[in-house]
Amino acid sequence: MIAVTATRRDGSEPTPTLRGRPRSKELDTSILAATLELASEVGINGMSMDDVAQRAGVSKASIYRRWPSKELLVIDALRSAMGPLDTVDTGDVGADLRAILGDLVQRFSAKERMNDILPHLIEVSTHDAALRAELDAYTQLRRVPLRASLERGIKRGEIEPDADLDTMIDALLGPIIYRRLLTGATIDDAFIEALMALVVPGR
Amino acid sequence: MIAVTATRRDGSEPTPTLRGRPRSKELDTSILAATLELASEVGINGMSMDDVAQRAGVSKASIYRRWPSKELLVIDALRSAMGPLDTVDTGDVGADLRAILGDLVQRFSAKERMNDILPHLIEVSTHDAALRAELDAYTQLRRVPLRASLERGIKRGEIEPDADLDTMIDALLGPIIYRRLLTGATIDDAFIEALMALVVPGR
DNA sequence: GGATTACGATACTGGTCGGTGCCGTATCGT
DNA sequence: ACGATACGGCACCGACCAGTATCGTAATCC
Repeated sequence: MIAVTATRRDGSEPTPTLRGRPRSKELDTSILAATLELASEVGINGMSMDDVAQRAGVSKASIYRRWPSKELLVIDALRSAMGPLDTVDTGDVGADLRAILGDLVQRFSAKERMNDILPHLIEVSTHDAALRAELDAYTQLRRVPLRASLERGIKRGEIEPDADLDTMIDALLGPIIYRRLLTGATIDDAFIEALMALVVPGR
Repeated sequence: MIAVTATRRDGSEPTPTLRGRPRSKELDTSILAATLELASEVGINGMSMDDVAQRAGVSKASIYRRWPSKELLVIDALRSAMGPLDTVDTGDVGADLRAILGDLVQRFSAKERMNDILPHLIEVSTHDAALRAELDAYTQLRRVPLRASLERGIKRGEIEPDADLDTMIDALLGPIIYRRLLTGATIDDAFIEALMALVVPGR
């Protein structure tokens, strides 16, 4: 959370203000939710702060009371949508990958927001370092469980010890992202199976 | 070319105006070139028509004399950058793919404009049908030579006749686009070799 | 009750941008 | 020479937008 908080001269955390009317926690969540919705619908640049305020049922002042700029609001919204993924460890590489990639397929069909924001985030990242960092975080978030499963597979002897894990992950995630962003072709379990047959044959 | 030309009531092509000063062909090319440059540098939305005029060394009026809107100018500029690719037919699938993908790698390192525009084009395509069509054209343009080579490979018995060519192409281009747009990892010949080892083992 | 802060509503500022209009000048065909 | 069109330069319009300011009201603590 990057919400606005006063900072004392000595750098100590100020005791969160006790006097006066407290900030509504519901507004926090509704503002973040509205930001994610609009960002997925019309893009980060395409949405105005007035739009966000209206969608959240909130006045613009209430937004700027919490975040100093649109960019920082978007960053917080993205982070709120990037929860850590469930760790998967079935004891079998094939089952792991099927579970991880199958979950990704589910998220595509479920119209998960982060997925719809991706094309907009990629674009903004080309000229905004802070948002580029968020995109990198998301990218790594998706890679970590795959890498963990493949490393366990090496330990168990299911994967050759000198396998290039990065390339294997690229070969699994790359075609999925490619279909999502470029071709628009359907991404289903059959496609996942076809990819696995290429990358981890026999599993 | 979508340049502005009057259309007669009966729909016949008007004889290109003979009277008066003729339009400079150099301005056409410099405007298109400036559009591509700026689109790759600051994005399609990030560039203003004043920017294009200045970069092209041209007045804004000269742009609007040729194109009725920014969108149509961008479309023409994209088409001017999407020349047909050289057809590759070495008689061997492995050599074909290496040539085609190697050329793609060259274009990446050569800072080819179309490549730098890609993230911006993907974003705009989410809310602009006309530009979406241009992106689709580019996507197919990249797939065609790969498909042709693989089909020849089937005829020669180098590829199994029931191979899923679309998925194979996805598996080759997907990881490349993925690295370009998401991870930022280097895309070199070694990476191409690794992908080919997965998709067309032994070739 | 009084001080303090949050809230909605609204207006406003300053800047940007797509697109138009006008001017004086340049370049063509006749 | 003359009519017609292109050209650069520039001012301009209308819309949009991030961010600020103000005001009356509501909620909380002391």
